[in-house]
Amino acid sequence: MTDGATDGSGGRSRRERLRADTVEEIKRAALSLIVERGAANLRFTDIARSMGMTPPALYRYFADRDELFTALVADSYDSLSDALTATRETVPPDDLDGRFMATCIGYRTWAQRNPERFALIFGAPVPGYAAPPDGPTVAAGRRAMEHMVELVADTAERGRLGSPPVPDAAEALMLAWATVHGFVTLEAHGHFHALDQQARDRLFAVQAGVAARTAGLSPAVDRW
Amino acid sequence: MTDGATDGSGGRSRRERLRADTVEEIKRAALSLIVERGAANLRFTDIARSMGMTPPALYRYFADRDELFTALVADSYDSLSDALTATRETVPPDDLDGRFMATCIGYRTWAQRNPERFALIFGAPVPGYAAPPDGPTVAAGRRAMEHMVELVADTAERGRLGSPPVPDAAEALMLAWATVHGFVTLEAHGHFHALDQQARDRLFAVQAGVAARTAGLSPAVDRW
DNA sequence: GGCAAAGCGTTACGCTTCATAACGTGCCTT
DNA sequence: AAGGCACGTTATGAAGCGTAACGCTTTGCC
Repeated sequence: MTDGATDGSGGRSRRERLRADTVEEIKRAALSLIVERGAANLRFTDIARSMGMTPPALYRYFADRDELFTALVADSYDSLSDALTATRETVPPDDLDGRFMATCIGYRTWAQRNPERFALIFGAPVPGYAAPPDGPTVAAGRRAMEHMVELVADTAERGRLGSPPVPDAAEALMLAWATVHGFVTLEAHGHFHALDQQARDRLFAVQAGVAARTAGLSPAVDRW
Repeated sequence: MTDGATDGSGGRSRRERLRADTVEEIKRAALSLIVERGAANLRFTDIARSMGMTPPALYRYFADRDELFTALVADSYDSLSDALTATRETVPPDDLDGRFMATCIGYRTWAQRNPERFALIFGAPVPGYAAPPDGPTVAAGRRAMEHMVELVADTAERGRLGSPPVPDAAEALMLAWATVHGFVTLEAHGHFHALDQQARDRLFAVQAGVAARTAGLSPAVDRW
């Protein structure tokens, strides 16, 4: 056997496990620094120092700064994806309106709890970084968006769609997404600072309702 | 007179004019480089070189890199402001629906024609920069947003508001803005790349109509 | 016209960061 | 027990931001 100790731990050798752990630790450290001092002030050097290593060691795990950023973006998409799944599952499958609204709220809540990840995905002050057009971020992004698609597919399948403003369900969904995303983005970037939290919550429920109707649903907004 | 040649040119001395011209040239050069290579890859050094100067010379005009960025952001807001004004004025004052829709379209068109400025304002890949909370960008941003406010004020004044989803006209306007902005942002950041230009145009008209109804208007969407 | 002052741009320098090169060290296989 | 490989270190290079010190030009005053 050339592969070392292929024991009972998922077919990965001890080396591979240690390596994977280090990769995770690096990403955690990076994200933590981003939270602390902003993605703008993230220095490759500091990541290493914050975990008791010297800067060049990181190059064993990431080819350069951009590759690390790409990994962070992809992870952020996954995090969003998980959050949306979790939120959706809190509502029974037959309550379509409820699932839609819950997803909208989950989207916003995730953005509020993970501002740095939200910023990484949707382009806020990030250093000299541009996502590679063919990189893993694209796949991860597509995966995250499939939640929305499934949501509407579910709805369409059951013939419960009302009269969305456009005939194509996928297009209607994009508009609904844009409606929710606009609110979340502006809020995350501080453009709603004139309103207090309660007012924003109230307005968001209204906005989510607008999105729902755009998607062809007709939720009872006052439930939210 | 201590002020030198205060001739007929607006009360500014020749020195002051030359200085202002240089400032403008620097900003133009910076923006041009941003368009070429992306805001991420903007180097202070390159700005100077691109206009035949040496890097330290720029410090006569801007204290540091951030101050230049702040100026660019403020200018971007002004540019947006001007564009919105111009667009709105193409529709007669008594056509409120028309003015609203024109403003929405103007917002999107400006974003499409000035992607780098849009990115500067709404947070896309910009180097290690965070806008100062008390800087000129805030004032410029407020100015730009007053267009929207005026628009709704106009409408409310004439008692033409329908039944917006929230009682406060200003709040309804924010939601309308979020609706339009969500579409524009996602489109600008390439999240609608699956759709061709024509499909996007069609969808945007629908989205602007949604926004209008949110603001309490009831436009004939098929006009757009 | 001559002179002092201020503005402007240059070269020279220091500091920080990203990234590479060359070198040691410990684990893991055989 | 020995060799290979992954890992981490120190040493070094290159590039960018920002400061300091210097010289030229313009400007305003006699």
